Amino acid sequence: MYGVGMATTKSIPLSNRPLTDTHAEVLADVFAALADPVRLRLFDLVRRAGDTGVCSCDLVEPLERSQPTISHHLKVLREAGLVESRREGTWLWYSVIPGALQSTSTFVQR
Amino acid sequence: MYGVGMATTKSIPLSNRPLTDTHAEVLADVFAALADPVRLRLFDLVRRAGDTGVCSCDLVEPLERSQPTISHHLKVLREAGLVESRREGTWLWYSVIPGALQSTSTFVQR
DNA sequence: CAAGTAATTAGATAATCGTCAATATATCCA
DNA sequence: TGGATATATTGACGATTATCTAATTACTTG
Repeated sequence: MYGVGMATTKSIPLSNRPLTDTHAEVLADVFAALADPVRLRLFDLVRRAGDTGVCSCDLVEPLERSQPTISHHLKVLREAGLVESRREGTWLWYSVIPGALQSTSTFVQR
Repeated sequence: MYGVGMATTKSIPLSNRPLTDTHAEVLADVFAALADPVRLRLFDLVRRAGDTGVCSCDLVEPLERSQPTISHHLKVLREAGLVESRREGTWLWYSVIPGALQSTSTFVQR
C-alpha cells in the first residue's frame, strides 16, 4: 500500500542531484552543435522559417560559405537532433525539431 | 516631438532580424564553453554552491581529472564570463556570475 | 625567512573541427 | 536515356582542444 507503513527512500529530488556524467555528455553534444557561429546562424535561419522550413539552397548565399560546408554544418545540426529535413523533389527543406532545445533550455535556465 | 509628424524608420524589430555574424560569434563562445561534459559538471557544481561559491580544491575529486585539467576548465569558464573567483587566503572560491547565461537562455528559448 | 599547500603555466600529444576543391549521388525533366 | 541542378561525401589542410606530467608561481603559517 502506498504511504502506509512504507519505508521512505529519502532519495534526493532530481533537481538537487548533481549532473551525471552521461547527462552532461548528452547536453554537451547539443551545446557543441551550437558552438559555431555559422551553425548558430544556420539554426536561426531554419527556425525563422517555421513549419514550412527553408530550402538548403537558400542557406549558402547568406552565410558566405561553400555548399559542402553548409551541407556539413546541416549534418551536424541534424545529428544533434536539432533540425530535420524532408525532401521535396530535388530540394531538401529543413525545419527545427520541436522541443529540440528543451534540455538545454532547462539547464541554462537558472 | 515624439510621435508627431516623425518619419518612421520602418526598421525591423530586433527579434525579427536574423542573427548577425558578430552576435553569433559571441553566442557561440558561450556555447563552446558549455560544450564539454567536464565543464558542464563543473559549472553545475559551482552553480549549486550559490553565493558562497565553492573552493576549487573541492572540484578535483568529484570530476576525476587532474588538478591542472580542472584549473584549465575553470579558466575557460572564467574567460567565457560564466564564473568568477575570489581569493580566500590560499584558496580560490568560484561562483556563477549572475545573468551570465542570459543571452544563451534568450536564444535557446523559442 | 623557510616549509608547505594551492593554483597556474609550460610543453607535449592525440584527437577533433572548420573549411575547401573535387568527386559522387540523387532527382527532375526533356 | 541523358543533361541539368541540388545535395552529400571524400580527402586534405591548418587550427583548436582535452589531457597529462613537470615545473613555476602565489599565498599562508610556523
